[in-house]
Amino acid sequence: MSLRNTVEDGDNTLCLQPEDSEISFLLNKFPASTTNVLVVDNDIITLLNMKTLMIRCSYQVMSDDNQIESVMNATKHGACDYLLKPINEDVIANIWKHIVRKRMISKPGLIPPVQLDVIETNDLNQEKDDSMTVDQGNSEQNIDNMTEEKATKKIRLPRIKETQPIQPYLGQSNGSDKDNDVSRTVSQHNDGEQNIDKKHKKKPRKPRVSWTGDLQMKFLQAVDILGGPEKAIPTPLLKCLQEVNIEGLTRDNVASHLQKHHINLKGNLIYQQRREFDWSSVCRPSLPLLVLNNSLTATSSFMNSRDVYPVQENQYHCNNQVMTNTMPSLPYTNYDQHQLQQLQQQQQQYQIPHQLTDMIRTNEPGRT
DNA sequence: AAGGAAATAT
DNA sequence: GATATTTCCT
Repeated sequence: MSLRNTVEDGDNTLCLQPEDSEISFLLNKFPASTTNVLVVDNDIITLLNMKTLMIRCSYQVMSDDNQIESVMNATKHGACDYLLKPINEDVIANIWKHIVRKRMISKPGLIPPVQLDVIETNDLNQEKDDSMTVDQGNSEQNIDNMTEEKATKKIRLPRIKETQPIQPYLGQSNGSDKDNDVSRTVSQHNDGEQNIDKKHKKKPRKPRVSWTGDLQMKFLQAVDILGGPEKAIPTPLLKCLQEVNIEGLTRDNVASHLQKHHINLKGNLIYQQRREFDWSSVCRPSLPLLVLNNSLTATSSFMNSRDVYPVQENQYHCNNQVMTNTMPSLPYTNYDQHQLQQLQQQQQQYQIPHQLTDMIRTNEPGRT
C-alpha cells in the first residue's frame, strides 16, 4: 500500500507543497478525505477489505491495484509508506500523519508557530480526584529512606532549601467538603505538626509542556538534523526548534526531554543494532519506507504510548518492547528500476526476525 | 551550559 | 505505581 497526496501531478520532485492557508489547517487536523491512498495487493479479497477499511477512515481510494509496478511507481513519486498486511485499523487511521510530517520536512520555513500544548496546572484543581494521594504526606519519610539508599550510590543532599518564613501551603485546605477521605486527613495532620521543614514554599511551577504530536515530531526532526540522539545537545536543539517556529520552549524543557529520549533509547534492546546503521543519512532527505510484517505494530518509541504513530522510522512493538528493524529501507529517491529491484530483494530476504521475539521470550524472567 | 538526578504532576 | 516534566545541582 502506498500513499501520497496525489499521483496526478507528474513531476517527481516533491510535489507536496502546501499553500500557506493549507498549513494551518494541516497543523490542526489533516483531512483524511483529501488523502489519496493507493492500495496494492495481489489478492482481490484483501484489496476489497483494505478498501473498506480505508473508506471507513474517510480516505479516498484511487484504485485497488495489484501490480507491483504500481508500488514502484508510487515509491518513485514519493510514497510515504509501504505496509504489509495484516494491518490493523489504527495504522490506517493514522496514515495522514505521514503526509503532514513530510510536508513539514519539505517546507519547514512555512510553518506557522506551533502553539505549545500546555497543560495548565492550576493549584485549585486539586479537587479532581481522591485516588490515593497519600504520597504528599509521606514524602517526608521518603527522604529518610532515600538518604540511606543514596549512601551506596552518590551522596547527594536532599533538596531542602528554606528561604522564607514557611508559609503553610493552604492550597488544598480550602477544598470545600468532600474530603471525608482518610489520606487527606493524614497528610494534613502531618503538615500541621512539622511544617517547619521541607519545601512548603511552593513556588509556582511552570505550565507543563506536552511533547506530543507536532512538537514531538519536530523534536525528532531536530535531533536528526543535529546528527542523532548522541550528538544532539540542548541548546542547538532549542535553536533548531525555534527555527521551525516553535516558541516558548526553554533550554531546560528541551534538555529534559532529550534526557528522557536518551533513557528511552537505552531501554531499547536493539539500540546497538540501530546505531550500526546510519539512519540519519537515510532519513534526512526523505523518510524510509517501512515494511510491517505479521501482527507487529510499528510505532515510535519516542511517542507517548497513547499516540498512535505506526510508522516511525523503523521501529515496532513486540512483547511490549520497542524493537528496531535493521532492515535496509527504501528511501524514495530516484532509483532506477534495477536498483529498486535489488533493494526490494534485500527487503524480502529480511524477515522481521521471529528469532528475536523468541529470544526475548526466552530471556523473560520465568513467571509462575 | 551539559548532564544527571530529585521533586512533583499527571 | 508508572511516567512525564520541571527544577535543581554539580
